[in-house]
Amino acid sequence: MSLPHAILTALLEKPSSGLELTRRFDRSIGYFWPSTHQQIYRELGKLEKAGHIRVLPTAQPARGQRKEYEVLPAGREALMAWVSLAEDPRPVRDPLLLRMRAAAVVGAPGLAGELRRHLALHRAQLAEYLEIEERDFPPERTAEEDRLRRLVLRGGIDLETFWTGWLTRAIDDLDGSGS
Amino acid sequence: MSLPHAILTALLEKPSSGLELTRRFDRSIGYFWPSTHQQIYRELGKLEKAGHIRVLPTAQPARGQRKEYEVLPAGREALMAWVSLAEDPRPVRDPLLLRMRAAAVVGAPGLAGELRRHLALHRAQLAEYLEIEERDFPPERTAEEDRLRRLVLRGGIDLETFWTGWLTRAIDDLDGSGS
DNA sequence: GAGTTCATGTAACCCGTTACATGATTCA
DNA sequence: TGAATCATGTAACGGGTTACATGAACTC
Repeated sequence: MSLPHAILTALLEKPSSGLELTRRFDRSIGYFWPSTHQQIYRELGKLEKAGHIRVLPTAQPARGQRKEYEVLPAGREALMAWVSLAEDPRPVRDPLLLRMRAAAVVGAPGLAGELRRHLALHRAQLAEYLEIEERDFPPERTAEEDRLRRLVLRGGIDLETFWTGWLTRAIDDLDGSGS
Repeated sequence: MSLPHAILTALLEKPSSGLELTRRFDRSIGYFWPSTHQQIYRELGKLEKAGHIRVLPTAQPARGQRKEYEVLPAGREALMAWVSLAEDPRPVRDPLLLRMRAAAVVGAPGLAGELRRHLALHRAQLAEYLEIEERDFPPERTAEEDRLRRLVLRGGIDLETFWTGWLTRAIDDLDGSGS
């Protein structure tokens, strides 16, 4: 039930077409709720049928023709209701931890290399987040209304910091002994 | 493609029936790859058909009758192959971060309360992990072969530590100002 | 007018979730 | 014998993934 609300949020920030939404996802909301254009089109259809969004009248609807959507009052209300729900954190599902556990049983040739590869990926993601922070949230003055957005970004930064820290220690630990 | 390998790992550690597997998942592998009995039965069926596991001949197969499975050589090989694959980390998908982002747009009544609720849940999970660490990996001597298992648990501990830290700071930040 | 890019879709599959069904065993 | 519990399933649904289809606009 998260994707439609992610889309409503993005459309409230700025009315957009499907493809435009897809691209905006890739560089903001998609960092913690990724989505493809197929899924977004599917969901836009559902949201329109539910009366939560509508096509801006300026653009004529035709195949291959740009369609810009905006949020209707009902959509905004649905989003507000969702925000104030109590919803438990999703269970963790991480294949790397699973593979380490399997390696404990059947052996681990090349596992340290894989950990190093993941470390590089997480470092790159961390660097990307830090760049965004520097660009969008300079220390001197951050608008009151951006407080929540900055906290979300901080979540991403802290999460990648956890990964780089844990992976570094894991690699050291594996190198420090056999295997 | 992770669940079948999680099952193979668990069955290599100890041959089990479907329900027994489900219970063992709940207190070990399920911490980072949860699963229900329905999914596990479905997957056991596929694994058997693929020739990766088999029913132990001692138990006769009948509805409502216990069926114990063990891993065949082909299953072990499939697991080893999977462990040494290069597989990128899964994209993050977190509804709480999404809801904070939405709250930045439509307002956040009660969001701080929800953050406190999540903080309590993550603290409880962290405490559970620390208990397991104390029980299964006492500092004096940890067997060489348990190094990987301890690293996996450390991953869980560090992850929950990240959440509790971030949530604590987020709550402070929200309390320290309006909203 | 042919190829490339922009843009909107369709279809099929897999896996996780939820609800329900049914047979065997134990025990009050 | 009836209820509770153990154990193995079936069925339906929804969302995420992948592959493919098709129309419109621009560009050489």
